[in-house]
Amino acid sequence: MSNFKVINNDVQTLARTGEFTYRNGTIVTPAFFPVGTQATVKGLNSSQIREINTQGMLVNAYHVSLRPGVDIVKNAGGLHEFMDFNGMIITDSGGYQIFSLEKLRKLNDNGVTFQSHIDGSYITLTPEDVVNIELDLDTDIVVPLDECVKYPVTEQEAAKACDRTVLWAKRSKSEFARNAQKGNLFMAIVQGSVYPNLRKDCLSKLIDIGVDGICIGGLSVGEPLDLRYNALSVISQETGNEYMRYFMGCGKPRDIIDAVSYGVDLFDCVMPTRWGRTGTAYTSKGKVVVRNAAFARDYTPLDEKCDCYVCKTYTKAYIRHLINTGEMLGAQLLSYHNIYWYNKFMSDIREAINSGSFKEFRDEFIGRVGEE
RNA sequence: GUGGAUGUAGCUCAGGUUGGCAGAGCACUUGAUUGUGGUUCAAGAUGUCGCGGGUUCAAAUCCCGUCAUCCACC
Repeated sequence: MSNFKVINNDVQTLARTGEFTYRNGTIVTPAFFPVGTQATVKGLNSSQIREINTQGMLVNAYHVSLRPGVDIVKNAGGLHEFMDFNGMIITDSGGYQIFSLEKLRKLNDNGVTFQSHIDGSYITLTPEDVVNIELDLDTDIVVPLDECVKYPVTEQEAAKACDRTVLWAKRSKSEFARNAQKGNLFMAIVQGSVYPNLRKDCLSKLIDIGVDGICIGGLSVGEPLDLRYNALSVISQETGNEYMRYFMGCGKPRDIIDAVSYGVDLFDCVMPTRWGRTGTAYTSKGKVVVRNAAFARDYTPLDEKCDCYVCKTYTKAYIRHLINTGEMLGAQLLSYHNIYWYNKFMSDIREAINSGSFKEFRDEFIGRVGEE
């Protein structure tokens, strides 16, 4: 029995709406999850996250295990209790840090050794360790350690990373099967860079292990878009209706809407909060770099078409002032607006798919906002 | 009043002896950022070198005068 159910398939593209059921509820897809690396969506408190209809978020097990430490979260009653968030929590394993902290880690088949960016100490993590950390954090979705490779990478190297990712997924699943007791789910990560045959092969091996959904890793790392969409097409074809497809790390609105049309159900990305912190709003007209001098005397909202608290309350001139003076409220307001905007965007996408007008919606959107 | 120091980009200051395209950091402007190190990176704009005169092919730099600010002593 699968926990994913397709509601509507788009006729002209691979887009689809669906429902994913987990122990505490159901999320409707396509959906976007903001990133809360250190058990917080930077700049937003839990009641704000709730009021803008955030269905879930991604927390990073590696970062949280460094600080505050697994025992502290466990003793608090798990991540949901600790941070007061009752939506779906997916924990990332540290696989991305194998890519992003390339200079601070060493790899072998047994696991990964990171040099802590906090105090320089060495931490070795096996796939089993990571699963147990995630279970101690009491995440809803356990994601196994994987090897995320950079782009470009040779097919040979990508194949090696695939093999290791599959090996680790197997070991992780065994550990998960032994220790998961609270209805947590397990999703594996497909690798294979831009090589369709590797993607296909990796995917079938992961499905054989037994998974509750498929995470798509190793994309959004600088690859050309046609190669990205080739890979997504293969993955969508191979997973069919049974598995939710989660494109990790993808998150510019234009990238999201394109990936939805290639069959992706779930996204996470730092973009809305990072843009928020660095002075950029995303709006119905695309990116608005509020930090720019052009907005110094602009007394209109970030987005005339947005109903969020920030747009109903504040002007660009004020928010620019906050950003330019380094006031924390500026980052908070922009992050709030951006996540609100993303949630509304996903809701509009679902509505378009359900009403059979997704392609028109997508084309209109792209025409309106351009490349970003 | 006497002696000394200082004056160069919005700010803090290099450069000055030994004359040779006007500099740095910060700030500012514009980009980038995709399973987050609140960062980081990249590019850019900015000048009456206090003012006036002199020497010189050439002066922020050397000489004379002058103004302003600061310090010390009266």
